[in-house]
Amino acid sequence: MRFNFIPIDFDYFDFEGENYVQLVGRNEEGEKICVIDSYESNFWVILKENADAEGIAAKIVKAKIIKPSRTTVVLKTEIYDKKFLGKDVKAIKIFITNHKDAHDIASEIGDIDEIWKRREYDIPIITKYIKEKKVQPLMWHDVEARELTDEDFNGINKKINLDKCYIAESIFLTEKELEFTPKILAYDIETSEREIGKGEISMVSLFGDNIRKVLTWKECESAGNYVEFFEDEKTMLKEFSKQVREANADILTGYFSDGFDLPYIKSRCDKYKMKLDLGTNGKNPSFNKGRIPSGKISGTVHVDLYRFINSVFSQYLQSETLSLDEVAKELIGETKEEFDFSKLSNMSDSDWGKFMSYNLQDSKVTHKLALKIWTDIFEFCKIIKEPLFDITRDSMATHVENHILHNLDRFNEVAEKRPGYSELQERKMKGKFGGALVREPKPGFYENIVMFDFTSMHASIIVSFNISRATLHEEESEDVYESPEFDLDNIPTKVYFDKKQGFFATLLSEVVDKRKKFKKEYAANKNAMTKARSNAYKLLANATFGYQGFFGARYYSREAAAATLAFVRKFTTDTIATIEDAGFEIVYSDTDSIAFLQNEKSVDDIMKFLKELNDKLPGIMELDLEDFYKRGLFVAKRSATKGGAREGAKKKYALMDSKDKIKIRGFETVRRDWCKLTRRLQSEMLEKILREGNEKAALILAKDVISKLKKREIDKNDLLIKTQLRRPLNEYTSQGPHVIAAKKIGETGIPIQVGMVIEYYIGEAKGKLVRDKVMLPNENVKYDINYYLNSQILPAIENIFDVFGVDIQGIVDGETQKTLF
DNA sequence: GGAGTTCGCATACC
DNA sequence: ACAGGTATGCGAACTCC
Repeated sequence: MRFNFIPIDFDYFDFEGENYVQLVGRNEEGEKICVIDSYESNFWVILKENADAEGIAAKIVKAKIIKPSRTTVVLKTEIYDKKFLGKDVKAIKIFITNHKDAHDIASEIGDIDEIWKRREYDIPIITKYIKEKKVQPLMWHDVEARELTDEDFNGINKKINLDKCYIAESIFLTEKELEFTPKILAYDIETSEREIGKGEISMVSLFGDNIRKVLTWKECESAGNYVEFFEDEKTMLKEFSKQVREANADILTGYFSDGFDLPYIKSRCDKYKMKLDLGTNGKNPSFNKGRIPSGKISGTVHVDLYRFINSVFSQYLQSETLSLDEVAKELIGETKEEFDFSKLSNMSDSDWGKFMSYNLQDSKVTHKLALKIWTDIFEFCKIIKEPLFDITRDSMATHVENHILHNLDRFNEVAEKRPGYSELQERKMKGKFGGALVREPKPGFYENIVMFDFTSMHASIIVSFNISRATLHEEESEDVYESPEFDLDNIPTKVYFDKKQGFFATLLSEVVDKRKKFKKEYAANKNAMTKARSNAYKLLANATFGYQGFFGARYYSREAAAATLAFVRKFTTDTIATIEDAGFEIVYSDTDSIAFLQNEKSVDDIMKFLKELNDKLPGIMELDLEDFYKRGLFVAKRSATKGGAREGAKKKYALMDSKDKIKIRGFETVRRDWCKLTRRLQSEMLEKILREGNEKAALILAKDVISKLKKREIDKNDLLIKTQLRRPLNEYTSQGPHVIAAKKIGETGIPIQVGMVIEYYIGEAKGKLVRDKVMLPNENVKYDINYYLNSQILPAIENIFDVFGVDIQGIVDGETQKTLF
């Protein structure tokens, strides 16, 4: 029979030693179905020049791996003309019975002398399947298939908990435009202890299209009507599994659920020796290891929203932390409910009622958040062509790499391998290479600043000069682009790249083009889809430069990355020189942006000048107008002095644009590790200065805050300092205040985890060091006035007043004198 | 043991 | 291990006499 099908979940199984891919998705009627497809595992050997391909193939066919569970053999070989890193090669495609043994078979044939390289045995089977069969996640396909019988695959039909299972005869992308909206179910648990393995689960909430409920085994008179009660934790968890299965969702989502909710539930089920049966295969979820384990459920894609937001989406966000509360506030304008967790050890009936409501709200917020960023996840899936499960967990480097892998066939390319252990060590040993330039600003208050910037500078350079590992040459010739000279390990170096475009630059140029196209489309027709598409291509383009310098990359090239940066320096430096030659004074420049004074020149003059600059740029490089800024403030560095004079601070400025919008970079205002009092005062001061054009109003603000601080009128919440723990406590060599604060928190019984944001304030206490005065928010100790004055407020405002010749320290000292007398 | 310097660390910019 | 380099500035840790 023939039907339309959209694959959502990808998995595979072995039958009689061979691999089959199992797709779960929806048909056009909206039914969740399973389609099994065969896959012939294969990998490549690339031959040395003039090798006897037939002879080698004859040897390869004999390779065999015998294991207790299975025997893997070579089924057949095929000889092809292929490309490897852009060069023509003779290659043999080796088909084997089981992909799990691809690596072992590759090792076994490793001693055949005429084999140059073995490749693609290290690509996961699902990626290989998608790449070769062109079956794309979350795209509609036209499927020719027959229904599974109970005889097929030893009766797998009965083991799959779905009404309709098929075995595919053919699967092709369909031209038909069909809609797809996933069924999303969100869940969240509440527990008595935060640590997995300790404590119990008191309740679990579910929120979806037709479901909003809390399951619990705690008694509660004041609970809302959405609560269902069970006799114990075990029964509750059993019912949770049942309801998840019956909800028949495409996606089960939580927030940090890979790291908390799912493993916690699993650990409780283990304790009761009970299966956690959430999916279609009647088995426990699988947790593949990694830094954070990933919980995979068969037939329903488990999505931990936090992970996608952390690796991909966070760049769009302003939130200082990626807590559900903050992210939800920013993206959907909804917050979590408040709940006082210190009550957990002693809960009244109404506390339980509130806790249940809190629990439900978490799932509701998670569900809304999932709907909100679904478009972005969906677009990423379609562009990268990896399954939803992986798209929501992979790093940007992996996304860039997968995007390349899934497009290599267009170039007849055999994929490069992942670096092995020793190669990784070698790459890591290599030092850094020179980066971009940042120009030192002259501290001051400026009017009418023009800012130019290069659009996607690194990407446009890579495309314009065809920069990649495969197109790199050490020597000059007629057919190459020449890099500017740059230092590599203290050696002046020049490298060259083929003029004939390679696959890396071709793919990146397509990404850049699509970004431009969808940016325009978004401008003309603002909706979530056009925005998500434009953003996804932008992220992909921006991450591509970093990919070439990333030591874990298949297409790593330190020379390519270093050369890209040499071009970046050259074009920015040259452009600055041209702007200066035209008589403008440069105010500032960082990497790909240049700010200069407009002076008496008109907007038209500037735009004409910009066009002239653009006419001289090569390839797809482009200089853009960032904005005309009405006013701008640049300050001096606090510490270092150069020959007595104060140095201008880089990466620290405040601007007001043509629409009177304020843009603050680098100042304490935007740093989360400074207390609110300081940040608020500084941002209000900058705002006054930029809007009113002088420092007088700012001085009034500062004096007021200092006076309140001295009179102890400041709320303790405004004095809390937040610092993230970036490593386990025992790995710190330096015992800074936040480390001490974390240890104090640990003593209260709360488990300390990497990534936690530690909050503390500085109070009056004996001791010389700041860490001796670290207090937790709930401690009842007076705040240290001197600390907040001398180490928070003054450092943050001094350099601003310096620009206007106001000696704030002197004024503060003067006021102190006055109050003394 | 105090002053000056370096180092470790977190966070920001692009 | 899970994109790169450049930069500020705190507070602890170290060096020196």
